[in-house]
Amino acid sequence: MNVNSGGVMAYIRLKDIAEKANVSINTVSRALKDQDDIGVETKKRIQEIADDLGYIPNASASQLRTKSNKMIGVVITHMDNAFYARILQGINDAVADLGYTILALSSGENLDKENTILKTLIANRVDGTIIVPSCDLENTLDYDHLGVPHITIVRKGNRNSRSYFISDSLESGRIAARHFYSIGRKNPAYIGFDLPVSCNRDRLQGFQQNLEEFGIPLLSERVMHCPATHKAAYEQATDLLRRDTKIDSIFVYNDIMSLGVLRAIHDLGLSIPSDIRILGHDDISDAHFYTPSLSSIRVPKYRLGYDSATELVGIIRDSSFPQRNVTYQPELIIRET
Amino acid sequence: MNVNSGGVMAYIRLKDIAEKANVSINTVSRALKDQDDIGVETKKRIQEIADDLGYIPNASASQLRTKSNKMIGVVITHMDNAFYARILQGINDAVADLGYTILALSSGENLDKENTILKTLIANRVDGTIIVPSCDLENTLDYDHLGVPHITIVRKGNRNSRSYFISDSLESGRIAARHFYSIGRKNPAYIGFDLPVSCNRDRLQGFQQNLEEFGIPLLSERVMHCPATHKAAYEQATDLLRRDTKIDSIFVYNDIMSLGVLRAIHDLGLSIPSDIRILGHDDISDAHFYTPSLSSIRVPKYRLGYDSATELVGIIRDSSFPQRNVTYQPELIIRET
DNA sequence: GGACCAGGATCTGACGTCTTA
DNA sequence: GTAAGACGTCAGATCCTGGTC
Repeated sequence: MNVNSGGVMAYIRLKDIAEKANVSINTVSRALKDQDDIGVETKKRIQEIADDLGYIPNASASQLRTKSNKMIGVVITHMDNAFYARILQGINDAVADLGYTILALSSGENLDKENTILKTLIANRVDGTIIVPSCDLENTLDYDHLGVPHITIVRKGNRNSRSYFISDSLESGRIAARHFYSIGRKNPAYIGFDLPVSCNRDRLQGFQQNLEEFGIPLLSERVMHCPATHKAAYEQATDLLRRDTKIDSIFVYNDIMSLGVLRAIHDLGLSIPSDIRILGHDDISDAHFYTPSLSSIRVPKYRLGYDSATELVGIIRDSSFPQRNVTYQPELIIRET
Repeated sequence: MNVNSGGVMAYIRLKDIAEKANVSINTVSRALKDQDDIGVETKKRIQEIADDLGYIPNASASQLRTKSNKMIGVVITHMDNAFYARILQGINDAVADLGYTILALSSGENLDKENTILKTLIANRVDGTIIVPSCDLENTLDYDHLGVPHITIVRKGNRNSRSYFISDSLESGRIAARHFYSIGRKNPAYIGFDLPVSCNRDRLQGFQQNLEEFGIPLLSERVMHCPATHKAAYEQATDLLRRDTKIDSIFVYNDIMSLGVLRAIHDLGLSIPSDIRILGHDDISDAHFYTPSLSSIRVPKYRLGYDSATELVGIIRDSSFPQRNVTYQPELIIRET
């Protein structure tokens, strides 16, 4: 930091260091990058001066020149959602080690907003993007023409994007069906997410198909959809269980909604697991501590984030890097519900 | 997007638009900003061409020239924490309306990492920062010399930063004491956060002092500290309650830890509220749905984020903007625990 | 008919860094 | 080790053109 003629704070520039060290700007630039075509002495002296002055390079200037700002754009649907928060953590940890910073924004599952966000990311000339396509079944955004490498996660994106890292939702549905069958439940229900996303469609489809193979029908009046909140799920479950007292098991779209469902069951005076069994999805860290502790289908959230980010950096660094699609297998975690 | 001579994708520049429109670069620049010293016809024509070409301005170039990139840096301790996630939402909503984007990073309550993050934010020449000082009681980072306006939130920062937006933690402690007193509990305990942060110190202090005024001692062996996780709190509570069966009420640092405490009590076969009562803090959205539903002390998270961000933008836009300190009053929410 | 004016567009240079010679 | 120039954008000054008084 500096105080210039106007009395206003100004950032230290290479030029300031150069003047103090009596060398050219260029020499300073190279010295601070620890390049080796420069005298050891000079280099050391310059680095000390830079430290003294508290020099912090201007990323904008650097990006303008080098076309890279070491930033990865991330678009997720919701920040305040344990599932995505955990994925984000994985992404962050992966890229931090590789010298990148993430610019993460949330779309709120809104296509217009997602589009705006993508423009913001491009305006900032991020080196690559990781995207959770909002409402993927109706999403027509064209990620391939963003001009930067991208990977979609959690959902493929409607155009079958070049590279995606997802969890197998069909399999999640099948796992749920197998689970309910194996514990002898014959009257299952499904409480899903009310937006056009493939994970909801696939989970329901896998659930339904596999149940049928076991000779268990999934009645259409036992399939409901609502927003992914505690409250909405609470209301939906209350309604469902009041209407239909035969239901003995519910597969719920995610753990956040499951918490609402658990509470609804409690308030209705039903008991878990004797009257009814609940299976959530995602296995967020809270699930283990709910009362009763929630059975769930685990998705490797952190790893999905970490791996996809590592892959993206690979693509950024070497455009001939082979594009991969990775599908993780979910895992059944049985607890008290 | 463009394909240049090398066959590589390149972003559209003002120059490309200028050539197509047969005007100077500058005219394009002004036209796209909808400035009024330009012919209406020309302006419209230029805007259409820009649209056609899918022009997205280069924020780095713009920042280099104007010294502003419309970004606000945000440093919080943890992304995957409902309390901070909600604050972040407030910040995001506030600045989005004002044309700013947030660059949010998490320190993990680690001073070195916080320092690194601040450097990253400065390197990106953000227009201002909102900071949750990690380990504020031992934090010696000097925010006043960052070179950009800043506001600290949740915690003041050890240097009594110029402007802060916090919740009154002393009052939280007092509220807890009053609450336990009013329901006739005489053997309270406190499970706190094991890092040197003022909110923990103040809550404990307010709690203890007020209890004493009511003639209720807070025994030192009933005050424990641990990491802010479900698991650590579960273990701590289990340990505490096994050791000391007289405890009839626990004030817990936050709701995340409270969930672990609730579960510990359940596993020990104790009942809530007859045997023991629990009071959490923050009132995260889950609390209402826990079983039993968690009594908590509400902090206006969203508003704290929204207001502080609005304030910061005010300061950025007008450096003579009066600097304020805002302290929100927490509110007792009594539920089943 | 010359001086003046305003609107509309252009020219020049600079921001801080880094590559090329 | 240096010097020169470029990256894309934008502020400020400059230069037109045609119209008025």
